Amino acid sequence: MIEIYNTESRRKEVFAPIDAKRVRMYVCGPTVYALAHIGNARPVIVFDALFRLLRHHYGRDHVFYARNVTDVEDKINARAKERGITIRELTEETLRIYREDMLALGNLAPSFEPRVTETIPEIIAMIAALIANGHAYEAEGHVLFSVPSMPSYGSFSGRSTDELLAGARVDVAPYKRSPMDFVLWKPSDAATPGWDSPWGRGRPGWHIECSAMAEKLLGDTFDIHGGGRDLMFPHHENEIAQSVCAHGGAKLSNYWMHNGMLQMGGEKMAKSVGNVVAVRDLLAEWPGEVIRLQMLMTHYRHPLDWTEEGSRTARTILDRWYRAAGHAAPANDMPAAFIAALDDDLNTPEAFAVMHELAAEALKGSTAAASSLKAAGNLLGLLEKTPEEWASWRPAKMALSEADIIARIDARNAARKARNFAEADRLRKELLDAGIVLEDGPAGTTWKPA
RNA sequence: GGCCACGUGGCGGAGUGGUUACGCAACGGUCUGCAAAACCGUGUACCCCGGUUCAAUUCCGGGCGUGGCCUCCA
Repeated sequence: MIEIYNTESRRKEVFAPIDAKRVRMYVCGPTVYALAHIGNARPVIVFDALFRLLRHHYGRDHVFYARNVTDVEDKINARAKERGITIRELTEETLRIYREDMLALGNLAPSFEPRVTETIPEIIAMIAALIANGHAYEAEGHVLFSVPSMPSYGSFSGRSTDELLAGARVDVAPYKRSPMDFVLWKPSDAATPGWDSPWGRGRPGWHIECSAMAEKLLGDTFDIHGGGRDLMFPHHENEIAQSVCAHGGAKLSNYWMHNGMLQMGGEKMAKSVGNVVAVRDLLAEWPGEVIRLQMLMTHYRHPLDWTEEGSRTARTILDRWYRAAGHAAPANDMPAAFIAALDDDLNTPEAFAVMHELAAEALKGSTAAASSLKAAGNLLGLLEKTPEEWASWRPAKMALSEADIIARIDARNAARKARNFAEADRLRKELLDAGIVLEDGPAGTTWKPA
């Protein structure tokens, strides 16, 4: 039995899918105009872990996970112009890198990766439906959602419409009936991507794409909707408004989950703050699995300050787990305590405590524990390599070439054989200064990045 | 300013109305030419002030601090 903290009710609730044969989850995906930063990766990793847990419980053919790709957006247009490439070139390149990066972090591909450019007819149909039932109106080539037409607007993110009116800090477009109204469709000039619509050539506003893609793939009401906390308002509030009003009041999602913000030096990591670290850059310095474990070592709802020390800790843990798991085949049965931890609102830190216990038993010789450890890790997308593959990971930049290192190791071993330990230690030190740690084992000397 | 989270040992990080979380780091020991790994052992904690209670880190109130949102944001 899974319990999920539902942001909407602000309580932990027992998870009961609408249809256990078709469990459905939607997560807000990337706008493809720039490299994904590590903060962008948090929801991907967190909800991938949930996806895997759901598949464990309901069967892999019974869980459907949609994560959209927003490939129509004004920032994309601006960036493409800046770089002197076409919008298509920019979105294709960015999406390709995004997929590579997310794969390197151990994420499964979602069941569906809908793109806005492939969902335009559904978006137009949804907007038309909103106009038809009085929740939207056309004004000067724009179509706007009429916030006052939905009395419950604001209840999801916990704000009153009075407060929103008072706090309105943007210039209110003259064609808006209410300052809170938001854009569903906006006109495009000849240089901007656009599609023909009943309201002229234009493009969708920010929020409608998620409503339309979710409807298309998962139906009017589905089980879980996820995303970053910062999306609660306005994005999710508006998504709810659009979908609920287009669907005659049907609920959009039964459970809402929001991951906490990733921080860097105590501040939210965001492009607007300028403190972003690209996933791509981190992957040059650390195995993707290290980043994945580091991400999951903190409960998904809490803020997470991204530090190098955290990466080091995660790597040390994985070194130990890989040693402990060895070549064991994953057990068929999952450790109960491990699953129980994950079932409790995806309590990954507690699940890792169980893995630590298993690792200790495995290192004392329990092959059953090794198998359980492997199975548990695999469930979360960890420990999927062989120990050899794990040990052979190399950072993109090293002070010494592989050949230089080998030459020094050979020289050191010759010195050791001659019992010239002063020289052997000098070579060890020299390599350590270059960021290389040597380990003398029964099978010879191996090395790894410090 | 409004709304909402959070505040645990050197660091990371769960959890609980009364009993060791766990990990990393540190220290001592076994082992090792050295180092690493492994194993054994050691230490340090629940922001402040009230309240409820036999008992609060855990519940309630206030304060302080940090973070998020308030139409760019994962």
